Amino acid sequence: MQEEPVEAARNLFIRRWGEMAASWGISRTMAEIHALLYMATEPLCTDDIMEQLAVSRGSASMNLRELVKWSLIVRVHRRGDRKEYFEAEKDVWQMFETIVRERRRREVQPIEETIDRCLGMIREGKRGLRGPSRKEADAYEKRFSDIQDFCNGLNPLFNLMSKAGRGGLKPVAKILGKLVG
Amino acid sequence: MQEEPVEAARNLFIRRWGEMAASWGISRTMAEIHALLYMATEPLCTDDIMEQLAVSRGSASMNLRELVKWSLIVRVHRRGDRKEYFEAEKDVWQMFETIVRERRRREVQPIEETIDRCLGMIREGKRGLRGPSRKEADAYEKRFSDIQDFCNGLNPLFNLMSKAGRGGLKPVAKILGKLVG
DNA sequence: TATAACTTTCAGAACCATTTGAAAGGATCA
DNA sequence: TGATCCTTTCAAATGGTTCTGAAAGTTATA
Repeated sequence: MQEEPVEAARNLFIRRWGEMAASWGISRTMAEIHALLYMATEPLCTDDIMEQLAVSRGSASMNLRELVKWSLIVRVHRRGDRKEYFEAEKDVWQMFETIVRERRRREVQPIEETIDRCLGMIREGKRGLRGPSRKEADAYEKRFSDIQDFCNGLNPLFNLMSKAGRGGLKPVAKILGKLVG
Repeated sequence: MQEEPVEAARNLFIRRWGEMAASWGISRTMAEIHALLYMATEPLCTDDIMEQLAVSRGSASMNLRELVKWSLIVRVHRRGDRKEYFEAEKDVWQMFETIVRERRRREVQPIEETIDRCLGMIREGKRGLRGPSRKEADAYEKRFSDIQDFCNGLNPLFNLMSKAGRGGLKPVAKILGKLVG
C-alpha cells in the first residue's frame, strides 16, 4: 500500500472541511460529501459516498439533493448504467462565488429587508414624539441607517468580485489597491 | 404609549439579527444580546438583558463573556454603582472587521494549515508512485494547490478591505459603484 | 469581620438539527 | 405485467448545543 499517504491527505482534508463548515452553520456531512466529490477524479454514486464516509443511504440522498440545490454539484448519467452519479464544480473561484451568492440570498437579504422595514417604522412612529422618547427614536434611526449604509457599500464590492469572476482575484485586488493608495 | 412602533422596530431587528446569526453558526441568544446592546442608547447591565430578552442569569453571563472575548462589546463601570454594564461597538465597519478577523482566525486558518499539510503529504507520498495511482496523486495535488492559490488571492483582498474601510466605506462604495455600473 | 450586592460556574434539563433504516415510490428491463 | 434496481421520504432515534437555576465565588461596604 504505497498510496496510503495520498489517501490519508485526502481524508484529512475531508474531515477538516466538514469541521469548518459545521462552525459556519452548514451540516458537517453535507460539507464532507462536497469535499469528497471535489477531490474525486471521476463522478461518484450514492453507494460510493455511503461507503467512503460511512453514512446512511437516507443521509447521503438528502445531503446530495441539498448540494445540487446549492449548485455545488451536478447529477451525471452514464450510458448503460441506471445509477446516478454526482460531480462537483472544480473551479474554486466559481465554488466560492456560488456559496457567497447563495448565502447572501438566503441569509443576509432577509436582514437587509428587515432593516429597511424597521427604518420605515421608526420614521413613521417618531412623528408625534417629543422629548426623551424622540431622542431615543432618533438614536435608533441612526443605528439602522448606519447598517443600511454599510450594506449599500458592501454590495457593490461583492458584485465587482462576481464580475471579476473567472479573471481571478488579482484584478480585483489591483483595483482596490489603487483606491486605497 | 405612543412609542410602541419604535420599540416594535427595535425588537423586530433584534429577533432577525439573532435568526441570521444562528444560520451562520453563532448562538441566537449571543447575537440578540449583541443587537440589544448595539441599539441601546446607554450601557445595560445583566438584569436589563435578562429582563428584555427573557433569558436566565447564567445564559446572560456566559454570552456576555463571549461577546467581550470577541471584542464586540466592552464592560463599563459607573461611579457609585457596583453593577457591571456593557456597551457595544457602534461603528458598523469596525464591527464587521472584528467579526471577519475573528472568524478567519478561528475557522479558516485551520483549514488553510490543513491544506498546506495535505500538499506536503501528497508531494512526499507520490514520490514512489507510477501509473494510475500516480495520476490520482497528481489530481489531488492540483485540487489542493487550486484552493491554496485561491486563499493566497483572497487574503490580501481582506487586508485591503480593512485598510479601505478605516476611512469609511462610502468613498470606496462610490467608486466601486461607478466601476461596476 | 460580617453582610450585602453582584457575577460566575456547572450539572442537569430542554431544545434542535441531523441521521438512520425501512418502507414507499419510480424507472427500466424482460 | 412482474421483477429488479435505484432513489426518496419520513417517523423515530441520536447526538450535540444551549439554557436554566441554584450554589459557589468574588468584591465592596459597614
